[in-house]
Amino acid sequence: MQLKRYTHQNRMLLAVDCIIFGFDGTHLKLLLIKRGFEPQKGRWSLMGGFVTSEENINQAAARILKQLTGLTDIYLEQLAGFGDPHRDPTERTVSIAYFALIDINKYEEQLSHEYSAEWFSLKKLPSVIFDHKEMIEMAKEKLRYKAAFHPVLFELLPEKFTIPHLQTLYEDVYNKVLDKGNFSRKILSTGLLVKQKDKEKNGSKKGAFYYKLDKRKYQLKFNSFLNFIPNPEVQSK
Amino acid sequence: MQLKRYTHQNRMLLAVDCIIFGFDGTHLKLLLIKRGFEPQKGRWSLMGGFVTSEENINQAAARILKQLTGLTDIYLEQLAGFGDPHRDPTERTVSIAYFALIDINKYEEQLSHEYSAEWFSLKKLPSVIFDHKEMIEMAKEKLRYKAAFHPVLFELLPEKFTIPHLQTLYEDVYNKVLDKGNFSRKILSTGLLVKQKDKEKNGSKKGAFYYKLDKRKYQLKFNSFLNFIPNPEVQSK
DNA sequence: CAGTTTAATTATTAATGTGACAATTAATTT
DNA sequence: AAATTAATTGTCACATTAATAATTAAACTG
Repeated sequence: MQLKRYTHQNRMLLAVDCIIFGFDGTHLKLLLIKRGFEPQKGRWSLMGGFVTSEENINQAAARILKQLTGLTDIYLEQLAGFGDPHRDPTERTVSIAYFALIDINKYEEQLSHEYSAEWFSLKKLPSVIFDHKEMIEMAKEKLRYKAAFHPVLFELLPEKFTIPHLQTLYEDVYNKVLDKGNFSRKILSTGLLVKQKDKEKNGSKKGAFYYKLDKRKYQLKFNSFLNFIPNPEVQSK
Repeated sequence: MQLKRYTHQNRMLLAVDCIIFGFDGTHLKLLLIKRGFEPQKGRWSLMGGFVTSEENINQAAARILKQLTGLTDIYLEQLAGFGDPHRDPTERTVSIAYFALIDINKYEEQLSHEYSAEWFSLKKLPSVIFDHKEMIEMAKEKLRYKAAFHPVLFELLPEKFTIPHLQTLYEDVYNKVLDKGNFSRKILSTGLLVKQKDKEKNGSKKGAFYYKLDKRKYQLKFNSFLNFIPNPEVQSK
């Protein structure tokens, strides 16, 4: 027997929007697309899409992310729901924002061409549509918060990376210069890193050893707090 | 000019559900209602409701909370969106879950009678409808996480409380016995508490001094990390 | 009412962790 | 071969933490 539907209730559109972070070796960046349809055609926007009738919201977010980057099995976390009645002037649309952390070298260029996508430095973001600015701010905040206690920033690095490389990432995320000696000791003490035989030789004379993440320990220790950043000055949440 | 609506997209119901926490002096509790309408009439459920066309989701959550407890200006935080296609078998409904922290002595009894509401100990929860179990688990997890770094548990206490009272709350939330000497020193060192002249004399011979929360410092220091609980063993997030 | 009991509060201390800074090392460049 | 650069390792004073002990204030008991 088919149940009755709820009567006298207001139905609306449900969308997901993805805040996609990447790290180019120097700065944290965000992938935005040039919106290809009305309203607000031609303006910068987060990649998003409507949730279809037979998928759940997490699946929708993963689908949207794949659509733009070609990537699957990506760190993707629900951020928050945004539901002001007129956030999209066209029609009532509630959007669930997700943030994704990807290796900037891996995404598929041709796909991002289709959407006229570009990476923007977080300090030089263009104006974006609707409430996307607010979503981005919240995502930045959440990333800082999360990364202060969980080794989540590794998701932004390639498989092989150096400790100075990692430190640059932390410094950019927290906008704070860290002592390299202490950073190195602290990060190594977690036991999360596996030293490689080879070194990376660009931009340094001595060269810095490559490391890989110990995936097993990463899973295991993800929730035990690292507390890398002494006073992260996290604003909210 | 009225913009065109988005065509060929699926519209759905949007609901909010509130996970309402209280503390009875011994245990952390949850306020559930006996569902008064079909489907699943008569079963235990979180208090929830549909988002109307002219309110945002936060407002909807506050409205639902007031509807059941009579309370406004309550600590209310968005938890997550739940959107499995068939979570409500009646019809596709996405729900945004919120968790609320209230002073258990303050809510209005007559309202909760109307909804046949009851407080349940977290260890003895009845079976609940839909995915409400999952929502509750996530809320518990988030509360533990949050309270490990922010003085949020004060929201569950009355205006005047004692340090042992507060300690009992922490012990129940983390299911962990804490040293009273260290707890007292640590909590006082935050400067968040204002000692009162009078003592609470029940259940103790010496009596414990009452304290009040310094609201200004509470606002100010909410985001500076307290780290009360050494290894909170937080499972996720 | 003196002594005992209970629980709150304060004090002590060893161990650990942190951060500032200095020293050493391994390469490359001049 | 010496100078230079940046990675890596080392040192140490200081702060924080947690385990434990000592003290204190009130109430109960005979």
